[in-house]
Amino acid sequence: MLEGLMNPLIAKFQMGAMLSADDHQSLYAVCEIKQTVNRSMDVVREGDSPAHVYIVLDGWAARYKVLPDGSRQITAFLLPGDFCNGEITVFKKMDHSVVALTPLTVALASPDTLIAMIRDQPELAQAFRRAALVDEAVLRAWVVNLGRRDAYARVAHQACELHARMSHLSLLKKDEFDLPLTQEQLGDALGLTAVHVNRILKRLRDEGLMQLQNRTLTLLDAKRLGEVAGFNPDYLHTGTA
Amino acid sequence: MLEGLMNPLIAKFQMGAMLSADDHQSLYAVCEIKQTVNRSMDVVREGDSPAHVYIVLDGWAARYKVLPDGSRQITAFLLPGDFCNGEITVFKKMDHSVVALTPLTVALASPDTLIAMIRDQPELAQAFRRAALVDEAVLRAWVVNLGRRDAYARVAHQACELHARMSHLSLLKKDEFDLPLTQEQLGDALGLTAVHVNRILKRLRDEGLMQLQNRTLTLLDAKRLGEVAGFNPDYLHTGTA
DNA sequence: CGTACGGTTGAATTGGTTCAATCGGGGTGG
DNA sequence: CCACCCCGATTGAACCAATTCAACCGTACG
Repeated sequence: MLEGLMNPLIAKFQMGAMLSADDHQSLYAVCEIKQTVNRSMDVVREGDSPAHVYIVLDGWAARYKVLPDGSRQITAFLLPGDFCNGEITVFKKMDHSVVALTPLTVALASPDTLIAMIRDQPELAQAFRRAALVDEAVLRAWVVNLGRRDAYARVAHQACELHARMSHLSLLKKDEFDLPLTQEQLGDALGLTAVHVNRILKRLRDEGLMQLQNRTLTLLDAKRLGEVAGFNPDYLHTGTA
Repeated sequence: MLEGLMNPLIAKFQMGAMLSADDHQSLYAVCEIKQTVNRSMDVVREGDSPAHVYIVLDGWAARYKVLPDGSRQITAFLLPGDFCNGEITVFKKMDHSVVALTPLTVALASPDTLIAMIRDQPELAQAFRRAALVDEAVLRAWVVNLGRRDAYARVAHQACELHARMSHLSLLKKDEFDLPLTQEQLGDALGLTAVHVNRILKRLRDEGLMQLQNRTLTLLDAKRLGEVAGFNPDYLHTGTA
């Protein structure tokens, strides 16, 4: 059953890379243990020095930081194939936390093994590098979203981004996908209050652009939604360029 | 004269890494040409496929994106030692632009040479990886700054971050450093208008926390400034951890 | 000497927050 | 089986932080 769950990982890392059979073998082999994490439990916490690298196989997780006043900012949504804490192969301590937003299945990998893989398998190293650069590009897009878009365009942009990512993972059915986030969590990612997220969702629904119901997000008019969001998917490097 | 300017590059990449004489040699050798860029000229532009990797040797640059409505968001300040466009070793096209904020000196490196270096010199690859992970951590800090701090704490936090980075590059004199940014540019980085940045700077000055005059930023009370900013420098990984 | 750019300040406006009340569904214990 | 409760969604009203628009200043520069 682990094999089935590993598909997102393989899919992610062969993206745009010519991985050999050896590389594939390594990706399987590096995931020594499978583990489940309950919803709303932390996978790793800021200040921790985790002994393993956790890789999402199934479910949603989020990176976040809490401020002295207790407010919280989510800095990334983690989907199947994403590393929760790849940086501990370089740094000892986590500078942020990762929480399970749904019941989560993760693979555990040894940092030392990963380091050796990166050192000895150039194609794989390049694939990891590619993934890290996409993560960075997504962060830049979030900075732009938070810094320069109003709440309306901001929510729309997040919807477009998640739609594109889910599509890339083949987790879409038509223009719908499972979005297991409360309005509060959405607000924590978008720098808005849950109340305001609610009002914006209502507006987007009333205008026939998108709809979030029963944890399902439907893009009713993907074209117009992308326009109001100013969405340009190039930064996800989902194509060939 | 190139040798003198290369110091920031060497300094940056031996940070926390055990680089051999060979690695040092490579860092020098990879920078084939030195070039200058006038203030407010773009080093690379969104959509470009630059033939070289540009590395800042002297001066300030910024990554930025422009939105359809013409507004601009800066996503990073680049200081000596920083790569302007390292990602083109993996992706063909830039997903954002880089502009010179001061007269700028850059080194040009060949992407192919860099790729070979990363492949063949594990210690150097690790050093690059470290630098990329710090960049990512800084981006997360910016997301938190934009998403969850009011203008006052936000300006203070940016000041603390730049102070720490300049300190790490040994570009401080006492608690002062050269900050060659207009209030407009600061606003573009902080998701604020130039007018509001001005008001906040006045408040911080009146309260004796910091002072920006003649392109010089002075931390008048670094301790209190860090407190109002909620600044925790761990994410810069400037220490040993 | 004039012009352009960056900084400074005031007044009106507005997008988003805060506070508060209500509603609905799913799970639990009696 | 039903009553209760809790969590998340929804809506209204008052409030506030930041923007917008506008005027004015100083100074570097052609």
